[in-house]
Amino acid sequence: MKELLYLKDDQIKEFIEKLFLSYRDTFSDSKTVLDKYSLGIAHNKVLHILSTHKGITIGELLSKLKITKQSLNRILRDLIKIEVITFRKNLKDTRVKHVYLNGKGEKIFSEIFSKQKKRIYNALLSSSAKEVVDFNKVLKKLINTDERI
Amino acid sequence: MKELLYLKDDQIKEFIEKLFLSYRDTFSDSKTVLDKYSLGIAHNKVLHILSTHKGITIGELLSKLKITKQSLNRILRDLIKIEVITFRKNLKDTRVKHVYLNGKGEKIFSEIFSKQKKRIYNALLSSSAKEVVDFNKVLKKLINTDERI
DNA sequence: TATATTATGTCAATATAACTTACCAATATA
DNA sequence: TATATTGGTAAGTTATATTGACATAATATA
Repeated sequence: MKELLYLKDDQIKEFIEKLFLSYRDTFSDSKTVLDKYSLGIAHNKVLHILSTHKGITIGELLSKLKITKQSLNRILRDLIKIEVITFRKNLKDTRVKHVYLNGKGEKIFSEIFSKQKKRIYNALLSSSAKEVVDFNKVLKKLINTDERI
Repeated sequence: MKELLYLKDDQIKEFIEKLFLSYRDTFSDSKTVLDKYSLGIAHNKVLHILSTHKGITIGELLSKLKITKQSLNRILRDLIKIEVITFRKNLKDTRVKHVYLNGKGEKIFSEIFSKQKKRIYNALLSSSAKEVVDFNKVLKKLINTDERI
């Protein structure tokens, strides 16, 4: 904690710069695959969430993405059109819709994901287990408490 | 290295998710200040680079941002209009323009930066020096070699 | 049961940040 | 002098998001 006092503005600026670059580079990795299916980064994010949160509801999707339902709807319409997602009604509350990737959706997402995975692997491959744990720890603290994974 | 074999897809997905969230949260911190001056994230990024790279040329700015010069020009026009940047011609090659923040620009950027700084501080405050070093190490590896800071 | 609230969908208009294509001027260099 | 480089600009387009208004169906509550 006391070590922090040594942190100069320029070092913090570098952290911010690196956060931006790592985000930009990681998401640009999947661009070629996304183009193949005429999808964008917005679709990528939804596919990502659907793959980790099977059966997520529309409302949960919205609060995760922090976009309006109109924006989400555009994305979902595109995903319906290329037939990669399916819906199931909640049995108890039939207003609620659960969203799933179908087989084709899983396939396309794994194609996208394998590109991004390479970057993470390469970064972690040359790191020690301790370094990875520490990286994860600090990264988690950078995220708003309510959205921590 | 061998420890890596334990890295499951779901853990890698979480890394990607956290990268996105930390980027989004950090840049949303400055939104209130940006709004005050009718600026966006694109302007934020340019101000950021100008503050760390005083006298950067247009070409260098372009390759750092990886956007087209038409896009950059829109941003620079806005920054000229609110009078926060100045230009100086390169004495040896007068085609080349160097860009600087003026006093007002420095002031506005420090206003923006102080918001983002808080998040970084809070994350690092509860971390050990070792953890910060490890975080930085791994983060750097996630960035394309040619743009590493 | 009547009313309010919730979950979702959709239309229209707008904003922002980027893009492509194309062309131009000034300057530097081979 | 011919070509390359640095920078500027215009028109039109795309991707992603916004706000506001309105609709529908289902559920919760007074």
